[in-house]
Amino acid sequence: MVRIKQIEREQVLEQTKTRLFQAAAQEFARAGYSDANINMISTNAGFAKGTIYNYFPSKRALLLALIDTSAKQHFNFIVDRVGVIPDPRKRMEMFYQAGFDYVSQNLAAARVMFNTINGPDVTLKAHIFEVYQPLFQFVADQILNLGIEQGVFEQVDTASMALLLMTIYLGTASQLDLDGRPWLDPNQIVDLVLNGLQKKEATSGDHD
Amino acid sequence: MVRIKQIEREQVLEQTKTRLFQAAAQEFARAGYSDANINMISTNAGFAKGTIYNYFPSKRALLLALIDTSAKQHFNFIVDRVGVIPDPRKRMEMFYQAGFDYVSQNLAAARVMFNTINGPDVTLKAHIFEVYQPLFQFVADQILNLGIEQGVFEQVDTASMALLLMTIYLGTASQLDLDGRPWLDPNQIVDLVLNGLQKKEATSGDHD
Amino acid sequence: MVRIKQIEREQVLEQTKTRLFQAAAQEFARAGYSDANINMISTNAGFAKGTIYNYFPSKRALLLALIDTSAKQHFNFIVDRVGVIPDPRKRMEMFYQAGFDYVSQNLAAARVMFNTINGPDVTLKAHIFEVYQPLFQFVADQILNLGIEQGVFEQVDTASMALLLMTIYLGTASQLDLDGRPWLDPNQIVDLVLNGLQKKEATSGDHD
Amino acid sequence: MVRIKQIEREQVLEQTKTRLFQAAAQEFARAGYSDANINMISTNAGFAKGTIYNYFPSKRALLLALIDTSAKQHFNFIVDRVGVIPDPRKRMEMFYQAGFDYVSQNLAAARVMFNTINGPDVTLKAHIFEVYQPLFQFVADQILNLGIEQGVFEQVDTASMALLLMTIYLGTASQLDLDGRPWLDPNQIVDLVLNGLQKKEATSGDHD
DNA sequence: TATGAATGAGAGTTCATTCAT
DNA sequence: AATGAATGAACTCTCATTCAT
Repeated sequence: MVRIKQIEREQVLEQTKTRLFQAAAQEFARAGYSDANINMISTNAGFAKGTIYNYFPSKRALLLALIDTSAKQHFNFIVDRVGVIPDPRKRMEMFYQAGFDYVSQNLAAARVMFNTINGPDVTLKAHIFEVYQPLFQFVADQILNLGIEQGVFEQVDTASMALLLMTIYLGTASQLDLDGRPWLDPNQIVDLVLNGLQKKEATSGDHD
Repeated sequence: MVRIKQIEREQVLEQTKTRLFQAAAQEFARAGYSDANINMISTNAGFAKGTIYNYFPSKRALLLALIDTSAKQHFNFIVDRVGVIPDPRKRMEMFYQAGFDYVSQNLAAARVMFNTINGPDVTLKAHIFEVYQPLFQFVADQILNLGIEQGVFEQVDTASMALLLMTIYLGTASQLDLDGRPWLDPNQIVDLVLNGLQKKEATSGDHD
Repeated sequence: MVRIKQIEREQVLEQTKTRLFQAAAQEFARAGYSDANINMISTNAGFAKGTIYNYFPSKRALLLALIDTSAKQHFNFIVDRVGVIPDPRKRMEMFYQAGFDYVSQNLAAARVMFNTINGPDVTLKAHIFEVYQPLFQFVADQILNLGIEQGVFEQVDTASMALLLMTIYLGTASQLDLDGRPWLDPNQIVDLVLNGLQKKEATSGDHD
Repeated sequence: MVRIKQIEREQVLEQTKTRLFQAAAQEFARAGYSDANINMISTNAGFAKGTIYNYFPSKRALLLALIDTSAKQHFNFIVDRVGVIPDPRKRMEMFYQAGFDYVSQNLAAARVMFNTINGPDVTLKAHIFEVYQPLFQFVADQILNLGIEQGVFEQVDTASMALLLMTIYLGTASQLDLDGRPWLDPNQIVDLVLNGLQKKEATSGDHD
């Protein structure tokens, strides 16, 4: 009985945190970190203004926790969809498609991430790169390297190419109109990228 | 005589504005719009905090003026270098190289632009796209279309492809380390993009 | 049976209050009344923040109860040691020695008292003087008056001199270094005071 | 002309600081450091709440500046009156009298000093002792040592005795009723102290 | 009796902007 | 045109207290 109550309480706490994260994502997305209003986050989450500090010691800690949580979801969302596909080219295609899907399904969280990664605070930016390391690795190993091994992608340095592909993803997926619809077509990006990576037969395609 | 004084006065005014823009770029780049400190801008520009309001009616107006000025310089910098080259593929190469060069030579202004375009304020974001229209047009007409006409680029929709290429430029060129050095190699981007755009001979390059 | 349980319960309650007083003394001594943290007191006493309100209706009530308890202990500590000595001069000596000993053995509680008596809250200050009345009386009657009756102290107004001697005690004993060691030597104080009170033989000791 | 305006402006600034110090002294005396209300200080000084931060970077900095200023005035007040007197015993008498006079003429500042020196913040306490060093030195050199050299005071360690006499001064002068009148008579203190310090003729004054 | 999540008034501090000089 | 003292709204964060469990 006591055990059950304990578990129930923890569940309620978890739910409360989730509500907080949602409200925080909305507010950080709306206004950016500096102009985000802690009071408004609390209120939108259904609390009094002080309550937020029972969960996070500061506005910044809240943002960091939100980023960490979002990054994990982002990673899982993409990997779950990409990982089940055998063909490396299709994997690449799915990487961008799933990525764009994640953004449209998690608009607020995605916007917070995009804002933060391009914002002026270098510490936050570094933090984001840290938590996105697994996704970098995944692109390098499970997409690029797979394709190179199978001879469908050119021999490229997987690390730097993964960085470029991720940057293209982040740069393109972050361009949204007011309703959160992307300006760019993921298929177009995929075309460009797959053409760019495609293994040339015997001919040399140098441009210099 | 009066005429000369008039001209002198205007020159001083211009110089003052330039100093203001430099200081503003530094500060906006350092801290972002919200956390930028008007007082610090004034001081770094070499005068008292109130003086700034003799030149711009508000912090926001200063930012907008800075963006407009920077965008023109950005445009000229790139077009001056790209426009003199005949070959479309070389033009594309120079577009990215000049773009990266502009960033490293105008770090603060470039950072302000990157921060703003990815920041939460949609009005500012829209403003940036407005002032960058000429560059969009230039990429579409003077690089892409030129290459298509000459048969070196695939038949693509120049408008949407220009948007994609610009987005890739903005996304990649904005990734800088603390010292302002880019993380990504423009040559690698150029390779990918030129491969991606390259006209396929007779074969079909479908991936579906 | 019921009786025994009743007694047990009261003992537990007493122990809990003692733990609370210790934690409260530490915290009030560390930070002063205003900055003392009720939550920290609860935690250090070994229970949750709300529990404290089952024992005391407010932070202030806790401080007052602590002061009352401490004052009684302070009084008993001194009187137990002074009362058994017959000679008035030795009594005076023991008063300061025991007083300093009490401070070093009850650092936290003593500090709370010193802070409060010198603090800005006049109500609290008045309360302290009230609870220290017995000690004032003791100094006046059982030390000063005894010495006057035995002809070893000058004829002085016992009430005002007791106030002065107590003030000197409070003023000197409250000066402690960070480790709680007194800066001043009680013997030096005793010397000064005993010399000062000493009955002059036949000569007149006027100073004007 | 410009020079004069410059001077005028500095005078106004000085006056403003003085007003601020007065208001701050009142408020710190009323409520102690922690409960002192910055807003109330500003208002009582005749400002809006933010203005105070044009003069001092924080509440604490304001307190420290106030203490420094007060300590200098306190020192000058006493030294001006004591220094002109030749006789060491009269000097001692004047030390306590002038000290008590200073308190009644500068109630708020004195209260702030007393509260702070006995308050829980050890850093502040240390700061006070630092700024009161000159007065310690004065008592040791210009009162005690003078008396010893002239053979009117017992041979005592001037440093520790000065500390004791200062502590007695601070302890006794800080006991004021609500209207700021001292509870203790400085003459009584002087009597005790002078008797205590008086050189014994040929007899031995041991008490052990 | 014990718990600790929730409350919300209130604190110190910041800073874009104003305006008399 | 230049100054910088003054303004005050708005912000983040603290914490004594309450109360449902």
